[in-house]
Amino acid sequence: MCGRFALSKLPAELLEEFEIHTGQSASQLPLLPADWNITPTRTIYLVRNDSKNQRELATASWGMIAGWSKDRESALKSQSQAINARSESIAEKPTFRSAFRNRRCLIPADGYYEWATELGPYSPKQPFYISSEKWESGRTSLAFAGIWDRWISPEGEIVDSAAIITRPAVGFLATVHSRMPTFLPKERWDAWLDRTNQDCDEATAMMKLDMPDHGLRAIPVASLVNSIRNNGPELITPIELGEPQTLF
DNA sequence: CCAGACGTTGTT
DNA sequence: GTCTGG
DNA sequence: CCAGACGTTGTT
DNA sequence: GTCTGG
Repeated sequence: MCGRFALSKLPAELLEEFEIHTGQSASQLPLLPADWNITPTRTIYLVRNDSKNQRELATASWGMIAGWSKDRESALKSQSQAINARSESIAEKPTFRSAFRNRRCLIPADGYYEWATELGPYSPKQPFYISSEKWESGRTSLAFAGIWDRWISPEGEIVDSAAIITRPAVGFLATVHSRMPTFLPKERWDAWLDRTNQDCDEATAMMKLDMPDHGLRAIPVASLVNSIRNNGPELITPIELGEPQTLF
């Protein structure tokens, strides 16, 4: 799945990489600090289409706040339980289905973290950092498939929130963890973001890739990332992994 | 009809 | 808001 | 996702 | 053990 990730890019870089050529000015966008330990409920960048169906860069809080939340407390409570949406059931779940039809987005990331569980050959809680194998050559971001929603607080505050779509892990990623984020390659972005396309079946088809783990690599990293108090580029420094640890 | 849930992951 | 369970 | 809390009363 | 906060 995906419960922690990294993003160090500036708005101007994201506008270029995500091909947002609709006149949005980077200087007018919120500047989020580089963050190698982004946690649920924090503010993240989204790529989505605006009401005129023009691609834009926006920000939102990570974790879906259901539109019917009555107060801030219940909104926050539900949000931290909806940081991911299963691709297998997203079209039916009450919390997600309308966003899946009408408010799809991309969530940019340098990379994300996965903690190896007992399913894999590693000790529990061994973190891995997964990113594009082209990061060093071109600072290539990952594009998570996501959905977003808008909640109006009782005080009238507009709060946008978003969830990352997950799927069963495949290939080498399955050796680390049983779930993985759903990625979308560049050639699918247009159709995915198109707000005139409100067909669940088509959206579901867009998430199906021949090689969902294509172009990715996973590296073991120190457990520094485990604590949300730690941050910085050192969190993604590769470490040597000894023999897989077993319980005696 | 009203009340209560509405989510994921991992672990058991 | 909308569906499910009682 | 992991880490850290997990409680009340009264007083400031 | 389970929930909350970040």
